[in-house]
Amino acid sequence: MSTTSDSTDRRKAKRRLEIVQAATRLFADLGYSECEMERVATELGIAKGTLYLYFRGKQELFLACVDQGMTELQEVMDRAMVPDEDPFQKIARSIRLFLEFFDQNPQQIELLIQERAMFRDRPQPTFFVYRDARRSRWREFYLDLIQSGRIRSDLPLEDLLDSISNLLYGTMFTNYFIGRSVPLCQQYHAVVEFAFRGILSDTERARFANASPFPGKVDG
Amino acid sequence: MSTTSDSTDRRKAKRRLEIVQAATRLFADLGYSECEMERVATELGIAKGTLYLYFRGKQELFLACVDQGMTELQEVMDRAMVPDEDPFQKIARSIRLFLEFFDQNPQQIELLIQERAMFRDRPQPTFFVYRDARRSRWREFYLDLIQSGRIRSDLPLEDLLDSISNLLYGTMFTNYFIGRSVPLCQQYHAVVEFAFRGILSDTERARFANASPFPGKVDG
Amino acid sequence: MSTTSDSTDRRKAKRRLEIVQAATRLFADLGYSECEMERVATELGIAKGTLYLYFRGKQELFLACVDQGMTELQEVMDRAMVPDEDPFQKIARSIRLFLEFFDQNPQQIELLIQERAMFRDRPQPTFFVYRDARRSRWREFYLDLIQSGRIRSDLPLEDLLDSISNLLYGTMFTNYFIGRSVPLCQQYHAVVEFAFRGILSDTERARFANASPFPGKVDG
Amino acid sequence: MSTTSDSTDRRKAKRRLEIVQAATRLFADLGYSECEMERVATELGIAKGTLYLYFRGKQELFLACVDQGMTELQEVMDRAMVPDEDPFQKIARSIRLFLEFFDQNPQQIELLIQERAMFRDRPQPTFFVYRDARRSRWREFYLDLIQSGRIRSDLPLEDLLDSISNLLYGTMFTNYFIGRSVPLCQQYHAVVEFAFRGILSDTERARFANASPFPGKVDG
DNA sequence: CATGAATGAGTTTTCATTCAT
DNA sequence: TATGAATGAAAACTCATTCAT
Repeated sequence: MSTTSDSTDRRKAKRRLEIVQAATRLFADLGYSECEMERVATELGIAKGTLYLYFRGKQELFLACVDQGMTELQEVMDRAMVPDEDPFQKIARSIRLFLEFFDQNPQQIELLIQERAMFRDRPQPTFFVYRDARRSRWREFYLDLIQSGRIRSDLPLEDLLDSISNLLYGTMFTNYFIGRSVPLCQQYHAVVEFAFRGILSDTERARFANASPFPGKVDG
Repeated sequence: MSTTSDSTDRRKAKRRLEIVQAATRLFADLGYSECEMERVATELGIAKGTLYLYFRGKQELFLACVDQGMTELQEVMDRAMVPDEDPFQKIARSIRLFLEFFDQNPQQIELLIQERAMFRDRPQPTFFVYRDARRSRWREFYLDLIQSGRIRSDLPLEDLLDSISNLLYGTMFTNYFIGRSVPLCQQYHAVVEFAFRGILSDTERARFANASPFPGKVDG
Repeated sequence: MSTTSDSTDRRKAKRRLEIVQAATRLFADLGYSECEMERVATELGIAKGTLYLYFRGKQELFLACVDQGMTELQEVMDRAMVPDEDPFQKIARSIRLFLEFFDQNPQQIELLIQERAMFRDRPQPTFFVYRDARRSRWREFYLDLIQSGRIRSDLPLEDLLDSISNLLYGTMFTNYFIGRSVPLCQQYHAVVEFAFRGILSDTERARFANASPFPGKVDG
Repeated sequence: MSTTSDSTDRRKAKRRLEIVQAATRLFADLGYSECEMERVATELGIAKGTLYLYFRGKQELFLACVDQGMTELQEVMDRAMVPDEDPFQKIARSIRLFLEFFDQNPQQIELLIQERAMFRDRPQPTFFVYRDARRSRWREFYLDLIQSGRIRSDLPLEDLLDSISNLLYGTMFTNYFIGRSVPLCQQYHAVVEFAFRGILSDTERARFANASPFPGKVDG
């Protein structure tokens, strides 16, 4: 009974992927609520009921789409880790790949939003599960750079990781919502520059040496 | 008979606000779809039909909630513009107020997400309308700082504005989704430090002078 | 909020009853599955949604119909208990009223069947809840007759009660399923005669005196 | 090619029976609607499609189950007709076998209910087809007993047959619905006693001689 | 004979909105 | 102004049945 041949399994996996791909497009284009199962089926030229042979229901199909997207992102990001590359190159490459991925797969962003809006009870949005999974690798990576004096040591490591994350996360969403006004490569360059050197001019920077210029005064 | 007395108008406005406040809480807690008009009415101790005397429908009520939230954000941010304050203090204060506002009004974030997910046809999410409205003021502000040599001039102004915006936007959402691991004041400090000085150590910074260390090589 | 005026309550109760009456007819005519809520609404000239203002769902509506039927049966049977009547008259009258009730309300039988077939998890079919409720009254009644020597004392009381119950229950269902071949009053007469005197002729009866003629031999 | 070998036919018949047996259990346990064809197939360890090689559809399978049950009942009842046995023994034995059969095959009762509930258009429930088929035999049998003075002649024969039938029918269903409170053999004894002698005590019986004690007064 | 992937008709229920009072 | 009873459109999901292999 539980003897399912290999070819059957592979067929099934392939079918699942086809469905996920079509559904991703439609969920992103129409939004979760507006995207009817009937529509997905029609798009694929199959019957509604067939979808339920591959997915338990609409929710499962949707979450499979998000998962698939995040998996693809993982694969892309893993390629950034070219061995023996200069660390800053690695960082820069990762930033570029991240922005490029969502530039080329805007549906994935839409899916992340839909997920958050519709499945409010899920413990963590899929994106952050993915993000956390990679976090420890980056933590070690930056730690090395701090210890070798290439990255400033006066910022708590976690805060530093957060800042970069958040910068990219915000950039990705903003690009999606209101579009980029400049080409991706210029944007990427600006982001890297901003993240690496900050906004201060050298003069200004020198003026305050290493002390933060506006510590507690703000709330004063 | 367009004779509506002042007191009537004021009463109406007050009632609208009460409804918006209750609805904001419920929309944020339950999500747009799950939040039924009946529920909002019950919460307020009024009849369902009464809501329709103040708002054309569910959608209008929801958008009024988002608008109200953004208006309150505006008011808070306007207070940041203390005249004759040091410009960097102004920037820092703005960052702080922004983060604080959403820290204290997380429902507004939820509303922004719900808005984006449910009303996909709207030209621009309300948040970005708000953001754009303030953009020109900040543009002039930063231009002055660049011209007076306090902010580096090698980054295109628009990119610089974007980067700061995106950093804050990403920080706000991430805080909401997975929480802050550090107190708000520490986070605020880290964000400002990151934005002002970047991540490079002084040594590293010196090594490359003013040239970006990894220009086109990335995609090579 | 919970202040519902009397007149509102009465209106609502009246509406409920009207719905139950229409639904009873349709459930009986079409069967539970075939009887769509839409159909019930149409029959009443109201909208489908309105039904849900009075009943939580189809199941609740159906069970309300069964309950209503059994309540009416109760009322009819209570009228049988004319005080100071001869006990045998009481028995005979009860039998008659029981058969008459289902003769005039065949839908109630259909509902009992549908209930049993569709709601298999219910602890006891409604009919038997009703039957048990009256049982203790009959038990005392028959006990008196046994003690006063008017009813034979060699049959266990419970078995006797069961036999009469079952005879009536079987008669009711059979009437419904394949119809009576004789008028109700003749059938009623036959049932009473059968229950009171049994089938043996006096000769035969005398032959065995008071001993059962075929005790254990049956399985021999 | 109507060449179907004997062994093929027998195999097929055997398979049909296996299917019917499994289906009977499931139809009875789950109810007609809840019992899915898939479930029946799984239970048998075969594929859903295979069922359709043996039965035209779900309805036909179900009716085959009912038929099979009634056939088995027939076989059991036929064994009651031991030649040259005392007629009353025959009656008593039949009653016993009838009650025993349904005591040991409660699923058959469930099937009778399901049949009636789901297939409302059928001319006669299967049970009554079976009942009618045996009726004429019993009619002759009782006629002999009446003519030979062993059974009272003042009750119309048909009414008498009906009463016994209905008593058994009601007993069977009630046993199934709410269980027997006494062992089957005691119940059987009580039923026979009730059917043979009625409930009146000898005194009471004598009081009214052969006249019904409560003729038309009931409705008066 | 056997399989099981594919089909698609069919129905309950929800809830935003209306409108008579 | 306020009410709340009435409306009815809309969609996910099931499962008996078919048929290519």
